[in-house]
Amino acid sequence: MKADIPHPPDPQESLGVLLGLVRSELVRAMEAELASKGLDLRFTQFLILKRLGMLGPMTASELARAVELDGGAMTRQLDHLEGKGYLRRCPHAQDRRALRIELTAAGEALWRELTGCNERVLAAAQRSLGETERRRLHDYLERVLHALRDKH
Amino acid sequence: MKADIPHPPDPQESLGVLLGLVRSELVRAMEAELASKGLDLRFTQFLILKRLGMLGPMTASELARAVELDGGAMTRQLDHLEGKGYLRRCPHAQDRRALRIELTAAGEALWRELTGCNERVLAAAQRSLGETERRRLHDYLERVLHALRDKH
DNA sequence: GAAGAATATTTGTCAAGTCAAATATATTCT
DNA sequence: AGAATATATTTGACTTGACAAATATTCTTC
Repeated sequence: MKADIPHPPDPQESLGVLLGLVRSELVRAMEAELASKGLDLRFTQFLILKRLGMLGPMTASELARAVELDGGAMTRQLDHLEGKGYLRRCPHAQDRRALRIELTAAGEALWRELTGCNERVLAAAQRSLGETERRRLHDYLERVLHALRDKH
Repeated sequence: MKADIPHPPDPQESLGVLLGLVRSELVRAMEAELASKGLDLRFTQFLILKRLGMLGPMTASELARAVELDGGAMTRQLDHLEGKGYLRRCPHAQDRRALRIELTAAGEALWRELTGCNERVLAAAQRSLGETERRRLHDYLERVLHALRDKH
């Protein structure tokens, strides 16, 4: 993510920089939380397992779109996670091009652990925001996202 | 950033994912804006030039901290930008270890162009937010950032 | 003022992501 | 049906950033 350096002052950062800072701190915090539980998982891998845990088996491309990851990168992450025994590539019943990615028992168990980590980190991150403020933050971010996607 | 794929539905994304999505769209939008002006600059390079333009000459490490970039990565970005003639590495008057990075005339000119791009993209991104909401968004993000940094 | 600790820069190595090409299969159109 | 087009997955080449080691210089402390 970045080198471990003292925090710079941040007097009125632009939105782009600020978003980057918040995200990288969040990723760092999440990876630290995972490491403290003895889990060797990167943030991307956590996201993949989370998706599968929450939404059930799906195609590799669906997964890739869901976590905003390139198809090639997804293939390699699946190799990795399959190698660790957390998921399985099964043939897809309707589409012989596609794969059905599903969690193994170990993957399900891991996912249950991950849920806790995730909640703790998010709670810590938002601890200075009230309920209304959290909803607003979410709302604003979604509106910015839509504004960027639906150009003009 | 990511492959060019149709936008997935995003029903109640978690904060981590949402931040990533917004940031990557913003970066993509900014790079597209730069490209449309015929400029071949990545987002990181834009950030570096912006810092130098706004704050004046500074050390390579100050610059690295300011844009949250690793020192090694900064060296290579400086190589690149110096090669393109946008900046110069000068000896530092007080500290012989350090460099004084300053924009060339071409760099200054480029910076003036960049300012416009930056403002257009940020305005587009926030166009659905009112003045109060923009301030709130900024405020919330900074509070989240501080919460993550000052653990407990 | 000299030893030790800290900082600035550069370089090598590695991990992860993007892009483009290759292959296999589905879908659409005529 | 057959052709053209689109999608799913994999792989290789390339880029970028993180981390660690090396070197030069400055700061601290005894």
